[in-house]
Amino acid sequence: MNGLSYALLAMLVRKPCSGYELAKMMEVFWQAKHSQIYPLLAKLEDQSLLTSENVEQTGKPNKKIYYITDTGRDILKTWASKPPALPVTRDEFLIKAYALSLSNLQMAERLFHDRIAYYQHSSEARRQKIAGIIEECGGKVPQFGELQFGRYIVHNRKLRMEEEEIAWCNWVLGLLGLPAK
Amino acid sequence: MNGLSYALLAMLVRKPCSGYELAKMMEVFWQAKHSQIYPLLAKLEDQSLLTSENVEQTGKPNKKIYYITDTGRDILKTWASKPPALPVTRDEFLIKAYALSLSNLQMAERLFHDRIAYYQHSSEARRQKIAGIIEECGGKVPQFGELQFGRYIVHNRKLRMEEEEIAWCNWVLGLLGLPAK
DNA sequence: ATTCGCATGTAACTAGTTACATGATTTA
DNA sequence: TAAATCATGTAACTAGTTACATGCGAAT
Repeated sequence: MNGLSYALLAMLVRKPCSGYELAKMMEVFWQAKHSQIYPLLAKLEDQSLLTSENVEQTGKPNKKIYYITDTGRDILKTWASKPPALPVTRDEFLIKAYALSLSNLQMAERLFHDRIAYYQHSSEARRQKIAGIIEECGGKVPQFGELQFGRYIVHNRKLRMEEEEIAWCNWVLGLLGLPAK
Repeated sequence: MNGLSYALLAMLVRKPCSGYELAKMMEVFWQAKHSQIYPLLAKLEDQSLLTSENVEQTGKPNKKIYYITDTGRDILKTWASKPPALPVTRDEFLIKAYALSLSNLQMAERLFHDRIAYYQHSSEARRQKIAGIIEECGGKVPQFGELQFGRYIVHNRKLRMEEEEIAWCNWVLGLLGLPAK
């Protein structure tokens, strides 16, 4: 049982999903490739923390829907009550920013402009995702205890961080004597 | 040559360091254990991207100071001009936040209070670090082109993110009907 | 024509963590 | 007297990435 195992369990509490769906939904707080997810799901099913159902589709490949079991929910609940490990971040952009003394203005400008463009796109998509969650909850913000609450607050956090990243990039552009984007 | 290799080169551009120092300084943008750093430094030295000098000390263990070579600087510069890979974050806290529907109010309160306390400590330390960088630069903010510039902006980013994390936690406490910290 | 989305899996590899190993000095 | 700081290294393991493998339907 590693971090990814618990991340999968946590997402399956909200709703049963295929491995493919899980891989996409994980992006908010834990990045994992399908090659890591599929074998792990099988292992969690072996341990009876999940069950699965094959769903046949027409025009699309068949899929396997995973369901969390009561044991899975118990294991997750116990783990969730313990203090979390420190977060890990690895961001090549920050190494490049740290090494900026080796660059010229053009390189620096491109580095920060690209970063801003990326986070402008992702924050825009995030705002729509959050609007979608509220819509799913009948136009009301999900409350503590509701299944969507965790997802709602985690996407809001990510949005704040994306917006703060853009603000910081613009602050740096200012230090470089360049206009904000 | 992986991300960590470039992170080490980037830090050695600013000043020659021991592996021990590097491990501590990396924390801002790339977390790595000494067991990964020491063998990598040796490998980078083999490839002539670094050189080293043994420094004998009294009262403390001896240390090995690494210096970046011109080749190392070239390799880093070339890499820095290419678009960075997407950032990776893995944060157990966010899994626990996502799974909050399984928790009671007391558990949620503890989770968020602990998170706030942690980031209040680390942001306070960060403010002092930034003040220290400015002091090192004769009381002036480092300018683009100066060796300290990258370090200055990266610590400022981290501080912004730490403050935003606290703000978000307090926003969540509000949703839970609890007072901010 | 080619790429994208849907969908699942395995094999080979690289990156990262935990534990082992040592040892003096300082601080709580 | 227990823990933290300084300091470097290796061995065994776990986690994560890249590449291989397949294949239809829709959009560009």
